[in-house]
Amino acid sequence: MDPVLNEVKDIGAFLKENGIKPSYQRMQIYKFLLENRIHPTVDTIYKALCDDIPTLSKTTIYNTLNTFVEKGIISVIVIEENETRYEANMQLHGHFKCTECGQIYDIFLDTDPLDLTQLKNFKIKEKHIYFKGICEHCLKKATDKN
Amino acid sequence: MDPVLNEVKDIGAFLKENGIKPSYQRMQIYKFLLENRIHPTVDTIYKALCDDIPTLSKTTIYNTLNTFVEKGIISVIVIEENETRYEANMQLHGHFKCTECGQIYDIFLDTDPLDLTQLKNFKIKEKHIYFKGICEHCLKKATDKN
DNA sequence: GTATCTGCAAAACATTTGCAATTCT
DNA sequence: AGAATTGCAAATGTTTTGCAGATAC
Repeated sequence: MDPVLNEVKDIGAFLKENGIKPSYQRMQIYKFLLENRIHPTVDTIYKALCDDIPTLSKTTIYNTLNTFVEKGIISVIVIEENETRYEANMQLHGHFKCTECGQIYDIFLDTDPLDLTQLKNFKIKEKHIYFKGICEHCLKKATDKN
Repeated sequence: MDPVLNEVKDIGAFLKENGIKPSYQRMQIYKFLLENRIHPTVDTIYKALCDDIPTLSKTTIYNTLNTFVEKGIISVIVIEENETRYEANMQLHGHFKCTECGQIYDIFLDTDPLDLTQLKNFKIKEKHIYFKGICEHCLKKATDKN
């Protein structure tokens, strides 16, 4: 069972608990992030919700996501310049972006693997770990061709 | 002694070795990255070199940096959206960005600290590790005020 | 009825592209 | 002369801002 989906049974109540008024747009955007762990961009979210909310504008998505980030219920992933992505998973984990297919995989980090005595007098608020390369699937496709 | 500065004695020769024709602009841009380990943006480089090269354009800086990245002599740091930074240090290391003063600190990572058995069938080409928070200096300033 | 939220249009900003002028050999 | 480099102007794409209308309590 998905730990995040398991935690959030009632999206409206969850948003309220975090000081966010649960409008229809906000609930649908958060629901999309919960149910689609694809680290979407604003454009991806927009295209996905357009059918359900024909009057939806990207401004609302930007506003909403910025609110969610401020309230600490989603996090921002910046891997490529000009391609900001978002996710509802707030547990420490890493990412792998395949440069062939563009997909972003989650990487589980059991315990915090980094020795950070260098930063003992620093206040760390966010940890970001990601890799780039070619995923298993794309590597297989490449060898199958030859 | 700085390991990177130590390695590159003759910038022109170094660029040639890496298949880059050493124009004056290119040498100055690479020299700036070598001598100023501040992970600058294009704008920072532009402002720094404008006095020396009054006709310099940002297009040339973008072209040059993209060439350097392709040839593998510099790397790109993307921490904030819409703020791409560059550095000449090609050794594996992490970064810490202070959200107060904006400075980016280098973090030494002795050996590769991450267990990546999950990615054993993936081809990893780049590893990125960075943190955000408040640096020692800004924390001290805050406590001094109170 | 007053606050907030939404969404259009325009602005802001970083980066890329087209192309002409310049430089180098 | 010929090929690569430079740099201006315009285009592109993402995100933000100003503001007016809609919605909610």
